[in-house]
Amino acid sequence: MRKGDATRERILEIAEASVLAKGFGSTSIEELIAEAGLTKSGFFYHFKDKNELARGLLGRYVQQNEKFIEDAFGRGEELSDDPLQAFLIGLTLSAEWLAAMPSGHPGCLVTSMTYQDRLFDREVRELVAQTTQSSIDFLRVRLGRIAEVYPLPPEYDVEQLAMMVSSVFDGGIILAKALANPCLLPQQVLFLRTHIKLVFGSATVRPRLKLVAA
Amino acid sequence: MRKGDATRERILEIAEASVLAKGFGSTSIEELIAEAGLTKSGFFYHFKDKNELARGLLGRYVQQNEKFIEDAFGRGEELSDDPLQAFLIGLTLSAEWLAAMPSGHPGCLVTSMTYQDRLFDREVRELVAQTTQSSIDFLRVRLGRIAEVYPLPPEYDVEQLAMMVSSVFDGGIILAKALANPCLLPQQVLFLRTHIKLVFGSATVRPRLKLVAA
DNA sequence: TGTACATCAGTGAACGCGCGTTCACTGATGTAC
DNA sequence: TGTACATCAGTGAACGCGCGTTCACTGATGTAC
Repeated sequence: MRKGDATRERILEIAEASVLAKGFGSTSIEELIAEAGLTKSGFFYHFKDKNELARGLLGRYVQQNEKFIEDAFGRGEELSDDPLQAFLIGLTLSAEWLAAMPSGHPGCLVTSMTYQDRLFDREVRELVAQTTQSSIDFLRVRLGRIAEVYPLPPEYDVEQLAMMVSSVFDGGIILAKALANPCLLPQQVLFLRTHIKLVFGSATVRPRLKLVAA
Repeated sequence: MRKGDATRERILEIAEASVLAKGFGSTSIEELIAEAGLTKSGFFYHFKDKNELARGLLGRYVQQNEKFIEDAFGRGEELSDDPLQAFLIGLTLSAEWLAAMPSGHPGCLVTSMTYQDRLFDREVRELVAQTTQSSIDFLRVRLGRIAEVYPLPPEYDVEQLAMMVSSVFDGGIILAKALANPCLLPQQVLFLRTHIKLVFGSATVRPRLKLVAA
């Protein structure tokens, strides 16, 4: 690791907190450097302009978020071969880890950026869209595997269900922030867990055997 | 209606669109008056400072939103005495009206403000919290009435369910915005409808008779 | 090991612009008597 | 109906500050020979 990487990381960390509290437009470079303890030209050495800060922020957030999700759901898949059980374990772990965050989940940068997209250039906007799509894809794949074993009720759609799961995370973060009650997010995730169990448990009574398509 | 009220309304309308696209902090008064066609002092005649614009924006949004929700779910209650049917009709109407919006739902101002709360004074922040709480209360009451007739599965909680419904709306708006596909929101609302039917239909087979507590 | 050069990680000063806010003023409309 | 006054819905000019960005420069570290 280069020496400057630590500075860059410090800037990104400070910037993320500010963006989630005030929005990207109201996060001033002046304020960031004051907190990070360097000069303005020091900042511009690391980021050629403000849009590059946005790219850096998003990249960092996506990486951390992917790690979180893969840790939780990957662990679930380690612990159970049954895709439903694996997914439920993933949700439980997510809820536990979210509950363990001292002041709650800090906020979703993708949501924040979605609500300020006119501030960014096309590259950043496309990155926001890709990130959103890839979370849904991740969930769709898992839910699809479950649906092969535990058939869904007929009017259900795996893609819509994936979006609903994603919405409960994003919506839970908003609720917890708006009502200043960090518990609400993990509670919602656990509630979602109950829900998923119900959805896949309602079509037939106990479909424990894998159904193989003819 | 006073003459100035039309101007005030025009300012608020322009400001809302800008806030939802760029955030409150990056919405400049200069830009609003350019579009509204009046001078800066004209703006300050209507709003004594920028935080009063925020209050005005939120007040207007809350009013419109309440009207939307009460129109949809109130109509549901007119059309059916059964609280579940009434709620399902409310969801269907919501989905239809959302689908009819030419460029989709413009965005939730409460979400936007939640993600920029350090920009506002305490009064505005409390208004944001109250608004969020009152949507949940609205849903909790309706879902509670349903739960008296169609018992919920034992591990379900009406309050958590109300929050989940609220999350699906907020999350659906984000998804539609992020993926630039306005259809996603009404689809999610209809999917939620399917879901609610499943939840209240799973405890017993056909509980058509009202259960009266001993 | 010494020297030459390149890259890294910044500093310091200056820039022009747009921002929110204030203030003194004004013409049109409404109200009292 | 006329006059006096008050309120409404703004205008125009000025303010100081902070913003993002640029540019020429620099001392420390790394690399080649």
